[in-house]
Amino acid sequence: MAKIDRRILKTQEALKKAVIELMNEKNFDDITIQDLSDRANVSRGTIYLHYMDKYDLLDKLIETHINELREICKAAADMDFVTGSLLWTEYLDNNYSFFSLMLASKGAPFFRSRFLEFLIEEFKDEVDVAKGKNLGLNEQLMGQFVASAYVGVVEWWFINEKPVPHEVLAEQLGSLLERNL
Amino acid sequence: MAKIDRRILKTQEALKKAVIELMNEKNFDDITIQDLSDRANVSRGTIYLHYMDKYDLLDKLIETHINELREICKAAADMDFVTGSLLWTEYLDNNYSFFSLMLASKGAPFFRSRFLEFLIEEFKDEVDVAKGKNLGLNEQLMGQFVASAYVGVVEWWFINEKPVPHEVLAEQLGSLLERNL
DNA sequence: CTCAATTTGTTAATTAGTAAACACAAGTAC
DNA sequence: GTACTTGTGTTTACTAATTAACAAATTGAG
Repeated sequence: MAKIDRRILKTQEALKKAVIELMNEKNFDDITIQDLSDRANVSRGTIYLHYMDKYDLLDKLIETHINELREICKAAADMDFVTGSLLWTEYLDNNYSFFSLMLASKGAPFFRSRFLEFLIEEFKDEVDVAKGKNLGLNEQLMGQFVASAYVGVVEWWFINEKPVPHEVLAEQLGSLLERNL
Repeated sequence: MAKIDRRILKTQEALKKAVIELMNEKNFDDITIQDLSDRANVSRGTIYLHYMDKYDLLDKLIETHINELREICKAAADMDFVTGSLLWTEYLDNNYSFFSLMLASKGAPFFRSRFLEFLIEEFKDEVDVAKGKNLGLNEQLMGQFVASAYVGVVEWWFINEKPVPHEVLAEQLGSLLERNL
């Protein structure tokens, strides 16, 4: 991967941080480009070097995280579910401000469905309806079931502001997956 | 004041933050330019656009704070000592990591004397040996006395990690000044 | 509605930051 | 001793960010 100029990364980091902060303060529609420019301490014009508009910024922010999660899935491919889940929950924990914003409250609806869609895609390969315990089950239905459950638990975790440490979340999600896949 | 390019300010902020962080981790002499570059996330060459070397960086960091304090003195000129002190201790509090580093431990000796020198200069105008209670006292001696006392108390406050809130520090320093000037 | 103020999106000229390469100085290991 | 690493300070060509100006679209108050 051709390494990216550090100024680009700094600018984008600042903007991502800014949009999360501002979304915690007001409705996304009420955020102006000027707000973002001020908060991120970046020239207004600079924003247009990277994004079409604020919606594009939010989209790319979401896709960045989805892609990160995809990478984690790759890394976790040959681990058991519990160990793999630990990588996942670690990432969720490290990006608490983003996921909490997206799942626990305001930004919710769009991100939730994008997140679910991603999970269905990821679990597709894991679902094995040929396995004894899954004989006779519909493959797509299985995928939907597991992914929805996963999203639901993650949502619960954020809405309740981490009622258990992420390690516990990982361990329990891991064994629930184990049981169902 | 001609406003300064925001990139310059960002870079210098990052470097100042970096040098404080690193000085908390190791001896100043052991800090390399590369360390600073890594920590501040700034190209190594960029550092030389602003500073001669790391000593120059530290010097300028110190002078920046001294100048800020000088501005505060100007603003506080027509306030009573207690109210004026509040501005002071607020600034010290807001820049805890710097002043604590400089007064409570390692960086100490050089900064302490620079700080004292500054205080003597600032108090010079306040000392009034013509006043009744100060009749017969040596003007320079008075300055040295008050400034040393001030530094001492501030040092105590940082070494003991803010044993009282900055408002209390201000109030007590203020009335001690009142009593002596 | 209408006028004024914001906000937007784009542009051109300029400036600061960047990476990479360089010669050189100190250590440090062998 | 020499070879090897590590850090320094400088330069060059290049790229991203900046400011300021602009016209057009939105918004909002009277």
